Amino acid sequence: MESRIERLCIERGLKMTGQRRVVARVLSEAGDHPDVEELYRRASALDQHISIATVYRTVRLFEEQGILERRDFGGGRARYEPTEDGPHYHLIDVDTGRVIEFQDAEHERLMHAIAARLGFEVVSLRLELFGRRLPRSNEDRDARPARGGAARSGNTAEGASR
Amino acid sequence: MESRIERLCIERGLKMTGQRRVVARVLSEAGDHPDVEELYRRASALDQHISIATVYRTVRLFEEQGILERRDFGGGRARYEPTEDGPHYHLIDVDTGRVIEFQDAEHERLMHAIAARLGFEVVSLRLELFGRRLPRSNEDRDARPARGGAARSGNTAEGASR
DNA sequence: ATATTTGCAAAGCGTTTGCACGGTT
DNA sequence: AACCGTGCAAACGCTTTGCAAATAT
Repeated sequence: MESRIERLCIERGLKMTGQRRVVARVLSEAGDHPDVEELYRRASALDQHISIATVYRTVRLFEEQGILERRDFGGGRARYEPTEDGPHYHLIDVDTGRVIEFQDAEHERLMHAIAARLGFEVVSLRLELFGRRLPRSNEDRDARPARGGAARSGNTAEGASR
Repeated sequence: MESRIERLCIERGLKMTGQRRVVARVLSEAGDHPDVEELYRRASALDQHISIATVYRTVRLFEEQGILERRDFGGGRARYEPTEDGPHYHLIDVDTGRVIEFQDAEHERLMHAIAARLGFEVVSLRLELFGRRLPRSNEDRDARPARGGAARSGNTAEGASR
């Protein structure tokens, strides 16, 4: 069965080898932000005939095609996630390494305002919050995205950055 | 004559070798965000008796002492700047590689609000704006920090990140 | 059939480190 | 004098690459 990313590859006319199919599937099914080593591990579980060099090459190809986005959360290894619709940012739990995605309209606005007052237009930006879980108060018992933004969480393979 | 950073080293009781003195001076005089190779180049100009390994070690030591801050603007090399009073961020001109520093009180507030609504407190954060110079309009002829924040600019040694 | 992709191992890059020597306190 | 910092070169971790064999179109 065709994974979402495999479909994107075909649309773009990429040659679909067994290895690419497997990497595409692993990425399609990943809810987190795996690094190359982790992708290699997951891909190997589905198909022994993959070398880590191919994972590197595939990941680079997919990034050039706009299928994947490379993230650098510090710690020396690049991490990847399928390209999403709109811009979103990451909050990294410094204790667990868990990555929570969020977006915020006000932040978008503010970034453009700041750039504008310096005489620039925003080409791209990088925002990462490193935070520590707050003891939740009594009247804030439910997990729910509060007004003003949305959040989605996903686990990461490993701990926080250096 | 004692550089600002050399004074900080002495305050902290660091052993002041010739090499550290030179690196301290180079850093004190740097208005930009040099990487290790660039620091090594500038230090070597003042004193041949420096190896790049020592620059690496010194820069790490200074960072541990809170004298220096390591930045990662992408591109694989770490870059350094003397620790400043308050938090500030960077806008990188994608065409020239110039780095402009800025701060913004509203942004601080917003970051804490976003973290709070996700149930976190901010430990640290990373914000970088990549932008392109806007053609300046007629009625905006002077360079001046606009209301709401301050900016200071400094050149970098090299171009923008990948 | 032909151009691309793969695996392997070697190389590359920024950074760190073991060791013997040299300098600072 | 004791210790710590240094230079050199080797090692490191992640990533890329040259080459010959394998594969997709």
